[in-house]
Amino acid sequence: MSRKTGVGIKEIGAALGLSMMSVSRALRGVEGVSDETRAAVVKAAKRLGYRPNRNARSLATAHSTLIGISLPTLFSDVFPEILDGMRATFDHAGFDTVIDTTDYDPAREAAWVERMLDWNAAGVVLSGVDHSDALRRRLREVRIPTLEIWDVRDDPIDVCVGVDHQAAGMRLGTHLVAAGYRAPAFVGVPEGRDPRADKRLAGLCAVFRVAGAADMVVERVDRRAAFEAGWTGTQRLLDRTGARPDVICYLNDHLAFGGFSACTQRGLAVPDEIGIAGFNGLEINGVLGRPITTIITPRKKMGADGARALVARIKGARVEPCMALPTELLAGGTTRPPAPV
Amino acid sequence: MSRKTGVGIKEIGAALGLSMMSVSRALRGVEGVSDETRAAVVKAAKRLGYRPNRNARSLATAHSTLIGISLPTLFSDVFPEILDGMRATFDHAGFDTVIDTTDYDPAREAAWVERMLDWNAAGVVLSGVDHSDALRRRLREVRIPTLEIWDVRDDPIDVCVGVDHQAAGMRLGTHLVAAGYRAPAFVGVPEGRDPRADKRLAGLCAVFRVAGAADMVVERVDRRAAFEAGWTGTQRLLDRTGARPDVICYLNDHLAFGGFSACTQRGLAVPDEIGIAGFNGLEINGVLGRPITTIITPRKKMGADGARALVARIKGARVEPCMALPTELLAGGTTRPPAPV
DNA sequence: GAAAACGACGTTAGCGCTAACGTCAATGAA
DNA sequence: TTCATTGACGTTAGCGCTAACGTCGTTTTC
Repeated sequence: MSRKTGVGIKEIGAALGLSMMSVSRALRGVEGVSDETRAAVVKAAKRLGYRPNRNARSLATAHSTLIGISLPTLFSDVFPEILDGMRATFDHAGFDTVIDTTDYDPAREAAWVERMLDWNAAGVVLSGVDHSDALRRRLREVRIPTLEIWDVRDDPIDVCVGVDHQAAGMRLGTHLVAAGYRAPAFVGVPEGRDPRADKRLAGLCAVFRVAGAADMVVERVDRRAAFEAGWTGTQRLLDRTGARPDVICYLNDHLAFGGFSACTQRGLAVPDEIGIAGFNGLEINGVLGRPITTIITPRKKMGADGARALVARIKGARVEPCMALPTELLAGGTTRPPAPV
Repeated sequence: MSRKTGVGIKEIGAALGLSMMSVSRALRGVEGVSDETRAAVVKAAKRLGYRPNRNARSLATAHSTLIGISLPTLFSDVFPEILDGMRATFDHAGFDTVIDTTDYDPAREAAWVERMLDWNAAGVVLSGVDHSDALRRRLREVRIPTLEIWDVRDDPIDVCVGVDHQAAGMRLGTHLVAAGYRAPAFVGVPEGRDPRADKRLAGLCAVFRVAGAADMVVERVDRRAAFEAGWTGTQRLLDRTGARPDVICYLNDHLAFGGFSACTQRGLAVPDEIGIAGFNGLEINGVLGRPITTIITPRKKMGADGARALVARIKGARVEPCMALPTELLAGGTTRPPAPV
């Protein structure tokens, strides 16, 4: 049985009286063929409708042009924006991206990494920097270029580009303390699910603690839908007995908007009776009459810088292992202004 | 030079005194090996840390487990929700998904399809049903299982699963006409960018025309950010001279919320002075005190049904070529209730 | 009890491409 | 003139896996 499928470099060679190698060289743009031959090959390839077999190439060279990207979720625009930032660089360098969403499941991420290795992936992108020792060891062992994005640490697997979430949390906390808030609350997802959120919360707690504020009241909601999680968490929080918080911080701006909505629906005035703070500086904030106080993170730039770093690593270059990008505080209308000094 | 990289089926065979074929058969779960041998092979494979080389397998079999998915964008949650619906089915069937975002560029989509063919993809998923004749012909010619998702037509390339956007537009229009609106407007993106939106608009126009309403006033905003596009488009619309529309329909709920926000900020009462209608039934709608009137689309189910159909096609089964899913009207608080009959 | 069928393996020949190393004429240096 | 060098190819030997077809004992069939 002939398993042949179509026109390959052999057919091009036959049409031109050339060997496969000359055709291969011509098409790959490597040295070893004259300009005329190369032009003839390219022309014949187009005429015959030649399409390279990427599996064959990957098998022969032991590496592919696939880049695996593992993201927890595609909701909330954060990761799509990071992807958006990476796109141009990966496209330009000729890589294809294979995206997997892990839903914050480390086991799924590890399994997916193995699959990408099976494909001889050129590199992988992981979200965050909190991976199991086993996974970190494995990736280093096989020496595959690895980008950890969105969070930073001093000893990344290979390179990391992101923001310092604890510092961001502290920054927001400092602003809120300056505005006089002393009874903070936080609405997020179950602990451990989103390590970045946990770090931000830790940063907030630290600052409020130093300021002698009441203990942070934490409400965790296990729900995918962000707006609704914020709304539900806030309702639960405000239904609790005991002193009402004077400011609620949220996992991100979408939850914060849900919380804002819940407060308004309960007749609580924002920011006079209660403050609201989010995170990320998501797009919705641009159309709100009263923008949510938040920390703006540079997602697009992060993607772009990260992709550049990864491509550099794939090409064998050495790059700065840890790039922490600056964030920006947006003092919105959902919290009181800081007291004048 | 030895190009060997690690342990392959040959090594497993050597360790067990078996031929490569027996190992191959055992690992693939095909007939031709005894149960004991299979168990021994599986055990040895695990012990030796065997990882299959997917490129080699794809080369030998002339088809891979990659499924290419082309989406216009990952923002606005619509496509992430569709992906979410497809995930379980593709995972379960052992496929890896390669996502490309085309940013509504047909040329990019076509180029990406060729790349997927170069990878011997098992199938492809395209967004919408409006593709060039060349692309439609090409996909049919190579006989690759193809799913067109989110929109429907009678003669899909292979199979399609989606909603009838024109009918959805008519359904919304009918509701608005019944509520007494006669001066409609629409805020969306430039014509041709999003064919589905154009179809919905056509449906709306048709219904309003029959009702003898004023001509639809259309404002198009060329902006990625959805909330902001709605806000900006609404401001521009309301800045126009001439009669103010009595209802504004939007490309989706995010734009609608931006528009709602703009109206409120201008002191226009919704729905008393102006009506607002969106599309899709996005999550934000669940936390609004006044839900936006919208058409709810079954994105998750669409993804699930679509993935099942595609997997069936890959396995060679015949399936219903066109599956139109039902939509649901949400009569929200941003439009007047329909007049009693 | 001989022929046919079957189960459990092995052998051969690629899939389409590329790394490494030949070959051979033309060129330039000594 | 002679020999090393260069450019432009060609040949060989895989990459790791699988389809197709052998082989060879052990049943099953009538």
